[in-house]
Amino acid sequence: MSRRTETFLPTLREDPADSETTSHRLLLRAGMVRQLGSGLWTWLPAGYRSIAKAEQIIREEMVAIGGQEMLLPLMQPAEIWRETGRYGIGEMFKLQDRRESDLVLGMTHEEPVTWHVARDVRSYRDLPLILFQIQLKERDEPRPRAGVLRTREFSMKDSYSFDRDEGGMEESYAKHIAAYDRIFDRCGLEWHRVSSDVGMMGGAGADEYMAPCPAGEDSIALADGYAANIEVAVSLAQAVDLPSPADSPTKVETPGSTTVEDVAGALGLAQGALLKAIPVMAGDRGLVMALVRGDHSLNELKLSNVIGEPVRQATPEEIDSEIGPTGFIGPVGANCPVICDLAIDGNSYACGANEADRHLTGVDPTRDFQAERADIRAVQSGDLTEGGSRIEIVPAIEVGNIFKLGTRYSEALGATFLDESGSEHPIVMGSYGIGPARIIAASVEQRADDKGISWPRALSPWDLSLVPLSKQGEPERGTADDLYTSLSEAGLDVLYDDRDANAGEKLTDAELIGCPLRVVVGKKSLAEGKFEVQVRKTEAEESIQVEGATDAITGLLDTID
RNA sequence: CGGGGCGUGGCGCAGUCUGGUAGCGCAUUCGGCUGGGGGCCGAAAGGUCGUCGGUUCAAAUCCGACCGCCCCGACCA
Repeated sequence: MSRRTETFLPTLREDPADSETTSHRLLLRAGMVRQLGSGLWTWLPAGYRSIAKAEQIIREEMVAIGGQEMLLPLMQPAEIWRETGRYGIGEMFKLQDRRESDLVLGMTHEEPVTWHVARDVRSYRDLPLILFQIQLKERDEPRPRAGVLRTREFSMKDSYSFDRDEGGMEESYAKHIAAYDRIFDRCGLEWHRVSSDVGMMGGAGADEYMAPCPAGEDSIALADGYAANIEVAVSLAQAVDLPSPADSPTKVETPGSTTVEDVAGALGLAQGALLKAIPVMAGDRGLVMALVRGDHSLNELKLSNVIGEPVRQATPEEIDSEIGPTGFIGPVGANCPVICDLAIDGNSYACGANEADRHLTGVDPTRDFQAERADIRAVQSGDLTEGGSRIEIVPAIEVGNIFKLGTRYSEALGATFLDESGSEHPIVMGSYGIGPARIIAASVEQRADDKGISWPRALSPWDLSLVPLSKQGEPERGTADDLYTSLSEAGLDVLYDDRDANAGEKLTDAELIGCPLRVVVGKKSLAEGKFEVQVRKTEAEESIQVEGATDAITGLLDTID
């Protein structure tokens, strides 16, 4: 039951400054959220209704796979984070109490939940377990952005599975996949489950749930039967014409040609017939040269996974002093380890000669230099999957993720159990997250039009907007009042715009807020004994008889979304 | 962390270059008209111009420091 005159729903007529993405702009304008500080967002009543609906769907599906809801502290002793070696994470908020004890604000809850399991689970009889909570997370993001998409504080459903062995963990993982598939379907999102990098969580495997939309921070590679985060995506490289092999490399003059495009043009070669050398600094290993085909680009994450350490691009000074003049470097005779991409599978390439204004042609990677071979290139739109499907790369929001953690946390925190024979084993864990705010933002991004938000019924703050065009005291208003009462008694959530405002203001506001259905009570149609109904998503309008209107509206709502 | 931008009534902006009594639109309050896509008339309220310091007879405006916010990149369990 919501009368607009009694509801804190501050809609904005104009776009706020500083709102770049669709969801940021519309959630603000529709009176759903307000910003308190950088990366700190308040959910106003309307927005909180939507968040609560997403959380309830999540809750139901988690319970359906045997999850048990609980609530862990947001503030945690630093000690358990030291034990797992994660106290040093830069995104973690740290503080001290008045006795100068170190505390952290939880950015996730593996440590405390595992700590409890370590103390209270002893036997294989206590396993398996799936524990979950819907709790705030705090992260000192280097750069909060895009409204509620990347914030420093946000609600997350996080669940943790505890099993006696890998097989059990795989079962828990499969249960989460089933639950997550249902959750995102019920939320009306377009989504893909993609394989992903394991990141800082460590562990044996990970999948992400990605909702494609222009504001997405991640990129995913999509093809028939294939979906992967760009970070780990693999593809078949497009074929390239190479010149005839040579007995040995030939040095050629390439004055001023420092880019792949210049060199290919100067030598009359396809860009793919060049070797692109990308020097990186890799922690303890120092300078390493990554080598990809000239028409490809390096995937730094793949490279750092191969090297086993984070990498950064080498500076021109480092390149000049260690290898050769920037723009003319190559693997032949280079004074550093070389990692060569798998797509470099021919025997006659051109590359930098490590001398100013000179390149080499006829270079055979298996003959002319030593290299470790690995998949380090970035997948490109137009590449083919192994099955032959064309890959497209699209931006997407990560709305959920699931990790096979293994025993990293259970071993660090002593979470073990005794099996039937009395021998002790570490518990095998999984960790699973969903961000309700990102579900809301993704839904807005995927479904909004130029008039505003368009909610699926599952997430809409109200089932419908009821808009009387008459003002208070006029006879038509009484009819609208009756309809409001009747719809509410039928169990529908109705936003009743009982303000004495102009028709235009009320109608555009209803479209901005975006409930799936808008019912207008106006003099003209009422004279014919009818109400006017508009489906927000399709903008299809129809008239319904005043008589039996509540049933008709209930029925119509059940047919959309 | 590197680069760029912005901070002036609730919101969106002008004014800053060239120092001289702080403005516009919308919103708000009151009175009236209007009543199917943000309408009209009249009256009113509301601003230490982000903060601190400096220059000056005089600072929103010039100088310095700091704070906050946004965007691009880096980063992002």
